[in-house]
Amino acid sequence: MLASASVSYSPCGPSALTVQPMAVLRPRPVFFHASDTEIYAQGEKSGSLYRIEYGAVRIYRLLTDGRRQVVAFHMQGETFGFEAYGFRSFYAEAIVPTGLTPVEAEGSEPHRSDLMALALRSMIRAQEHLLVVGRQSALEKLAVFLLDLDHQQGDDGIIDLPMTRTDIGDYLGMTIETVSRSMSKLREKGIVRLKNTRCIEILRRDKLQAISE
Amino acid sequence: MLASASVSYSPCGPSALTVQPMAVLRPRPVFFHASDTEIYAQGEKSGSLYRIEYGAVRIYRLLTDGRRQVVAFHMQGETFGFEAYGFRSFYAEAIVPTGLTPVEAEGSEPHRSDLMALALRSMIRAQEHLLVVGRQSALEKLAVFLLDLDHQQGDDGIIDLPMTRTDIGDYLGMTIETVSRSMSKLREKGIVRLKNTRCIEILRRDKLQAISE
DNA sequence: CGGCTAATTGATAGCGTTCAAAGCAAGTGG
DNA sequence: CCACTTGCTTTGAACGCTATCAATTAGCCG
Repeated sequence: MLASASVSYSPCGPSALTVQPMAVLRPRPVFFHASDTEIYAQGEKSGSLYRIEYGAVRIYRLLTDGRRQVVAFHMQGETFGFEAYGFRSFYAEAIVPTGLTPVEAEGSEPHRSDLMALALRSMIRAQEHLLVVGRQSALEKLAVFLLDLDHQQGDDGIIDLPMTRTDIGDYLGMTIETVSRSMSKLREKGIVRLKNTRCIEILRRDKLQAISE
Repeated sequence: MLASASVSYSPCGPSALTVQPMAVLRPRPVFFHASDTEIYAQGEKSGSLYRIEYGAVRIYRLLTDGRRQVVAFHMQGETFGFEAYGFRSFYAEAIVPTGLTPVEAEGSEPHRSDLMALALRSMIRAQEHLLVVGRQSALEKLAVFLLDLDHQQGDDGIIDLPMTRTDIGDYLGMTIETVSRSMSKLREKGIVRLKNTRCIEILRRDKLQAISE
């Protein structure tokens, strides 16, 4: 499916709809994915990389009993879809209505070295995520998560959460209830304010950073 | 420091010393690192990659309060040291007496694409590790760890553990006591046998795999 | 407004951590 | 050769954080 113009849900903005100019400016076709639809599945033959024009994507893996680990969230402007063995090692799904443009893995020498840099940053990010998931408490994890997300969105202290609490829990290695309780704790301490469940304002960045270590 | 021939400690073998031919066959110098010595430190300017001729290496990161997350163990034949931002994001230390040869990041086109493949596999490995650390119980974690290590060492059911229990705990996101208790549980169930603390024999691979999911 | 899903809150239980002590293996020096 | 030291590992007991189960509440869309 192709979209010549696009729309994104932003629970933080004054309006619910924002037109994204990227789609019309790019020469490449933009493929549209509705919320909670699969972009690729674990085990599939590897395809191309994707650049996110608008929207958000979750990358995850499942255990046989249904336990899920979200290994990454990708937002507007990011490129994802690296694979190592000729097949997809993870699932990718759109979290909200999302527009994607395929990126060829082949190309000129500078293009390839860009890809190498991207792959390396993905690796470092995964390894840093390990530290959070493996060695931090629930409150610390959530603090790190909120600061990361705020940073991705321009460090303005207004965080738009496109993902559910379940997604956050599966990303941080904790249950939805613990995510919720930790969020309430940050609210009760006056560190954040919830404009609504999907939009959070950081009131005391210093305290949030102190908690995150 | 250079070594023209090398020796490795193998608590599993009949002899305590095994000569590794790699060092003398390779044209490149082999740099020697004693146990628990630093290969590079977090924050350092990025240097070359290293190939392990013999020995073992841990890659880790620290929190300010001393909590540590080991993100990877690397064994003989593996290449490590990928970095993304011009500086080292992690610490690397020799776990046992270790011989390393530097690998140039530059080179011919096929060489570079080999490096890309290596980097991508490291990324997948880190992301798979997330699933273990984030979503599995202590016993499951240890089962996965032992099966992984056995696979790295030839799937013969005899596992040589060059690292301490502290290393294992920091790798799996649990305390040394829980590692020890989980190991005892596997022993009591007749799934593994401890020839000594650093050498483990898998008696019931089927049960170990069932536990690991 | 009703019906649905997501999120919050509460009560309880269990797993893993923490603190503490004892066991074990290897190395040192008398 | 054996007592002693040292560092690592194992085991024990108690606590606490997070998961689990359950009940509301909030938010969204018709």
